[in-house]
Amino acid sequence: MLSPLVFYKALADDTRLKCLLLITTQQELCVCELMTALEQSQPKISRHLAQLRAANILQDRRSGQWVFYSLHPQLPAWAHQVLQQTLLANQSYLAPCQQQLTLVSNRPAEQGCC
Amino acid sequence: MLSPLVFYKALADDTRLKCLLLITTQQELCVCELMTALEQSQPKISRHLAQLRAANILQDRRSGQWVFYSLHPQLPAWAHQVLQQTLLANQSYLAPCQQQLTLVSNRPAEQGCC
DNA sequence: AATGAATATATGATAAATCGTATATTTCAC
DNA sequence: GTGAAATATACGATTTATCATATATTCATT
Repeated sequence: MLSPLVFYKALADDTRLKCLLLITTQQELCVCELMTALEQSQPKISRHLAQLRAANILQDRRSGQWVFYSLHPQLPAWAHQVLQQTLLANQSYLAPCQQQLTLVSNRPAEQGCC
Repeated sequence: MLSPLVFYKALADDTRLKCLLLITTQQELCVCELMTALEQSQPKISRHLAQLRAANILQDRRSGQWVFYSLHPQLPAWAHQVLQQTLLANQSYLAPCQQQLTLVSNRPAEQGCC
């Protein structure tokens, strides 16, 4: 069960909020894609993603050398809606990151859940 | 302009989150009502409300010896929806506070905005 | 104007979060 | 198996947030 306090603490950091919003738009992103999008160091991105995973907000899947992060399948609907609304209403907050975003080549196909 | 980061930092504290959600349900509440609802000290409540006011998330109006806090009239629609959704989907988080909540007698009527 | 109730703020102490750097782990290519 | 790329984690150091306590302010009552 995701408490609202834990959820909002997760959103209360620039790096984590941008990672989450980018992942919300892109379905899934790997660490190096988020590094270039946010222009932040690898340990910094990785540490924040680990926090989001520990809170069951993100899940990860390894694919070769890459680890792709996506919204956790059991993320409550209200939390998902909060992310969507934040995204739609704050385009300019995310725009610089989206411009910097470049997907890795050889991206492996996402596995369906069933 | 309320940035999403500032907004979520404001929600990332138990006292502030509960105050905000209670105010969302009750239209407006004064400091002493929030003190009894949350069972927290006066300076603690007051300090957190001051933060929320400084971020333009709450507005205050003095009425005699009381100061009533309500959602800021220019709070963006997306932020308002986030609060509403959080409220509806997390009843059990707020329930204990709502049970403790007792409104001050002699509550003066809220002034309409026009 | 003096008192008491409600609220706000200042101050120093404590706790929590974040960060950079260094290092470990995993996987792929050769 | 060696080396390089991608990712994770450990460790101190630094910054940021929170808190309790004390004090100031504001207003109503007398």
